[in-house]
Amino acid sequence: MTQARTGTPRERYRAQVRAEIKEHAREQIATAGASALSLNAIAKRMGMSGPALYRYFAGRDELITELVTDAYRTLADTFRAAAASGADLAGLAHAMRAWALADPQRYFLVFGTPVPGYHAPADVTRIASETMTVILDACAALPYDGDGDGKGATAFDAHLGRHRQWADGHPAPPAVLRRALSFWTRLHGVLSLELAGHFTGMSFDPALLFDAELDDLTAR
Amino acid sequence: MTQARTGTPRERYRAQVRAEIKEHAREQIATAGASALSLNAIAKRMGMSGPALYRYFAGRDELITELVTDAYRTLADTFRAAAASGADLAGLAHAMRAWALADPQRYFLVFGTPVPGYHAPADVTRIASETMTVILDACAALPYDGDGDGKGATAFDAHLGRHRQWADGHPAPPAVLRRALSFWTRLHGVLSLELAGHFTGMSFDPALLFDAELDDLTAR
DNA sequence: TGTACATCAGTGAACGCGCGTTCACTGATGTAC
DNA sequence: TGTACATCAGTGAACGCGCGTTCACTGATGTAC
Repeated sequence: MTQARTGTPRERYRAQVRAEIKEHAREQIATAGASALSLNAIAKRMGMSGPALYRYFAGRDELITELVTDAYRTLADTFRAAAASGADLAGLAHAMRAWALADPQRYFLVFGTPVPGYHAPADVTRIASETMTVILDACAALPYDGDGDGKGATAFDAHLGRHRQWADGHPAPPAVLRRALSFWTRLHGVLSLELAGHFTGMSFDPALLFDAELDDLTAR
Repeated sequence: MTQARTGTPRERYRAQVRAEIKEHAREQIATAGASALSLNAIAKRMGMSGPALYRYFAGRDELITELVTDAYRTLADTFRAAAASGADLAGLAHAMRAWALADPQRYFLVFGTPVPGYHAPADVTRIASETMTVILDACAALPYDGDGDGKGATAFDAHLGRHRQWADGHPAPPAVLRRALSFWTRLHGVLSLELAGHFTGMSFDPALLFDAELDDLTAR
């Protein structure tokens, strides 16, 4: 989290103020949603005049784009850190759940309602691809019954065999790719509903549903 | 879709203008997202002055709330219609997918990023409950191997046995409740990622992933 | 070590904008006798 | 069928607001000699 203290004093000061701006932006988003983010409001909270922020960001759009990229990067870091400390697929899932619950609006910044016409920068695509690689590795490392689960290679497996460039050269067989996609979508299925509040008032514990969906995936 | 022609001419006129306002609102949301919805802009498009809309809606918030409620209701109607024409669980899933793809922003109006502090009206809760009942019925009607799938009753089943009031008196056993929740979350897992564009550039067909997640659920 | 200059953070005034919303009003439509 | 009245859709002016963004500027910080 802490930035390395490198560069000239001026550069360090700049980095610090930029970080502080983002901090306030995140706070504002958590309180009132991303559409309520306002440069002037941030400046006021920081005790600065509005135009001052233009020394640090080209405008509102650049700030939001950077917040999205940062959010996605923290998720990728979370995954990498978990994998590096020996987590299996279930470990990755729990790391992601913790990441999402820690700041729901951050989750939605990446995975929530898209703004029509907005296109994510190339950065995000690259980070998404890194994330998927970690997942694929974890899926490949799983005890794997070689399609001996009675259903064998599905039609979808065959399709994935033909459309696998998204796996970025990963050598896993189609059944592993399929498992990675199931993993990814099931996590989001539970998390997106839970974080959006669609389980409130339903009284069961979403954590157990999350685990059930996961067990069902890995225990096959 | 077409409103019954009842009431006085004035009432019918009112209903028609209200519908037209909503129509323009939906169009605006589809084009620029819900946060860009503006009463004045709608009025302008309709060739009216801004304040005229206050004859039909108490304000912007009421309009949005009604759009959300309407959206959810069309989903509930879709489910009910599918069930009434004999659709099984897979049929419901495909009906929902068609509903979502037909208008992604409508999907996100209900299931997308929540605005912090906003609470859905009681209507929405009631509609959600109706929807869940249709799903539960379909799950209960499914060929069901009576926990003979080798895993038996899971810990989550036991938990659901204790927390089942959300099922609104439905007599299904816990394993069926569990299946209903899996169904619901898996659909949203695929759909939310697909509609938000997280599969674009991945080249595989999301419809096949959707079906795979579904098969995996029903074929157990 | 001191001086001259360049860099750059931050200010305050100003721009134009579109927003939601209120208000007093006009004129058309419907209702009662 | 005609007249008197009530209802109600829609207008135009006006309110205050906060927004993003630009611009010319001041003053502090850093750099070169």
